Amino acid sequence: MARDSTRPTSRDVARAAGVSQAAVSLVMGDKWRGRVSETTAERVRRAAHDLGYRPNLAARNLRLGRTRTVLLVVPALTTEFFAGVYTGAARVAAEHGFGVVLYPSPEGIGPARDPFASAQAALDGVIASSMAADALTAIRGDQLPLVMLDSDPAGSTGAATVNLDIADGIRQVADHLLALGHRRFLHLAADVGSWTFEVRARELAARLAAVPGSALRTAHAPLSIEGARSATEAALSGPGPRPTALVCDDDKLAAGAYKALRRLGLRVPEDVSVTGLDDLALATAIDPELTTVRLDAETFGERGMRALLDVLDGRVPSRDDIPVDLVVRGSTAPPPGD
Amino acid sequence: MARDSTRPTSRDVARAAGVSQAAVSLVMGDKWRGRVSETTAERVRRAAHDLGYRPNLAARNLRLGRTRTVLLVVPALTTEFFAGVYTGAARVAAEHGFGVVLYPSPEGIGPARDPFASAQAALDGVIASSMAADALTAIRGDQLPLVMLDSDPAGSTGAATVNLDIADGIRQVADHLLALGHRRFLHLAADVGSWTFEVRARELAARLAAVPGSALRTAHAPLSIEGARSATEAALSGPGPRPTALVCDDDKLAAGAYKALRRLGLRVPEDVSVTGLDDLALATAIDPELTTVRLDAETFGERGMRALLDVLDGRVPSRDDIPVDLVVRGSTAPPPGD
DNA sequence: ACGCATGAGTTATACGTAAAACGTCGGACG
DNA sequence: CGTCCGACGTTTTACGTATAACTCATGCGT
Repeated sequence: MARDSTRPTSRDVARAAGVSQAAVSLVMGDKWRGRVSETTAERVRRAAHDLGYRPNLAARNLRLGRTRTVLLVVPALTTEFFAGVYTGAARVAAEHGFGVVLYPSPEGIGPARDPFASAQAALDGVIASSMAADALTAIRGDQLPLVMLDSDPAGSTGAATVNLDIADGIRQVADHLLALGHRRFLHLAADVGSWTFEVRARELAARLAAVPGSALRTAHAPLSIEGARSATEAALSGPGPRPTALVCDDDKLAAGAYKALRRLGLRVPEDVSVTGLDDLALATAIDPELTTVRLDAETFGERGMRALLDVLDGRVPSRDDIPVDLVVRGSTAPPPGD
Repeated sequence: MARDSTRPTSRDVARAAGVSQAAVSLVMGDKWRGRVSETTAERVRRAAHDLGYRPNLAARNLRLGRTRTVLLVVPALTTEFFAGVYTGAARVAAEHGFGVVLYPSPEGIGPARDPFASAQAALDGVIASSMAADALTAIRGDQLPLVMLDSDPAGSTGAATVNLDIADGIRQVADHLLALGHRRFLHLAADVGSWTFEVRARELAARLAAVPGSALRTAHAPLSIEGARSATEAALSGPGPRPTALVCDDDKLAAGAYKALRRLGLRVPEDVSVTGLDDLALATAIDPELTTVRLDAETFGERGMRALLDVLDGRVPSRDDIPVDLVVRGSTAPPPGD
């Protein structure tokens, strides 16, 4: 863990390649046609790669007086709408070599802070969700202080982790449904290769394995309402006794399940009980309101940040899972004929 | 529009205050107790304020080799969940003098880009939603190239604007409902002082004013499902003939209206037709699926970015409103007894 | 009268990069 | 034969800041 081994500079690369710093700058900046020979350029590129050289952005920005970065100010982060706005802007920006940074105007974040204070340069550390798996390899490239959100604590990474106690949430769901009398379960699982989702499946299976006479089937669906609808419809159209309880990996999947059940002429909760996980606004927008597990996102974010500050101070963050709560609403009831 | 008049540096402040650059740095950095007299410090502060001095972050970061900025990597921006994560993290970060920058892992934004490329330093320009009104004054402080999203084009600001053609969307909604035979309308208006929402009210009133025998009432609600529910319930419990069509300022308000109607024992669309605006996932999650106006958020973002690039190149962005489309689903039908 | 601490500043330097200005060396051209 | 030019680099400088090291009175105890 040589965390603070100072990063290589263009001068280090120059030394390694046996050229001047200026030559490195020319090669890295792709402005060397006619100024540096192909063989030398290749030597520089190899040295840069070997050393893991990455230009210091602060220095570059200072030198150029320009950042190719743009700020997008949005009312808040809660809307899917502005997520789309960001996506579109970022695509065009990328085409022009620009980056986009988000400034969600604060909502209870102390006094009105300078909107640019949060849009400053490079990074001291990283907080990463395990769901952003694609970005993680790149993050590993730099060895920045890292905190993982909802990642396997036993993972080989050694990074600090902060987790929601999803396993306990699933136990609470299972216990609630078992207490109502349910025995035949369908697990509507998100088709995403991420630790949080694996935990759901594992814990539900474990809990039901301890109950004689219980049955568990699983249907996989992409994380969208439409995907969940069709997966649920397919699963419930199959042969065999119909499950009486539908445990969904998150609220969005549950919304899709509602639509499938409606099409099949089944009522919630009279014919089938449904549970979600997240407790988004969506959970109370659908009818009947969804029994789900409330995840305290803000606490999650706070703990993640605190853990990162610990790492930055050389402390080892205290490992503790954030508790979650079952919220019982109108989508669960005793199974039919009970 | 002296846009490119180079920003003042600490040396300029020093000159104006008649001290050395180092003194300015000490005063601005709040590390002057016992190093600079109170009177001199005050003189420096006044000079800095008069010149509109703001420290160059690139230089500061380069000097300190540290940024007090942290990156939050999230799977995408679409979830309310991660919005909460951001809020929590940003609050703690602010308490510790840190900023938070978002890196939504790209979704179809070219090849897997360096996750840090989008998290670079200061700003060449700003794209701002008119809904983030609180942040705008601060933005005005720096005179960065600015593009406004959905703001009054006749605004006194003079900034470039890119707008969705919301007025036309409302016209389409009104025409659709009028064609179905509706004459008594209730406008469920968002209680937000922002141009986009003013347009909705104005345009609906204008369209209905041209139809003899039509009636329009208005109910105001905060932008939340619960707020919309109680506002709708209150409005429909009043005296007088009940409206047969409910025009909502956005989909979320429509979801709240659904709940109110359900409580009042009214069916959608048999008793009351409902329309939304946005076309979020929520619109198809509720039952019946919502007739609404689709806003193409990505195009919106793209146009905003393109306009900013125009401004940066010294060109005047072409003014054009982005068209929107009515999406007819199951929440609208002829009024009862028609 | 001398040393010494303290207040109030200033001077000088380094951070890492980009690029303008400057060599050098061989060959082509008049 | 002089010289001009292109290929291939190197030396140097500037970007704006933070801070360590230095200067220089002034007051004070002995």
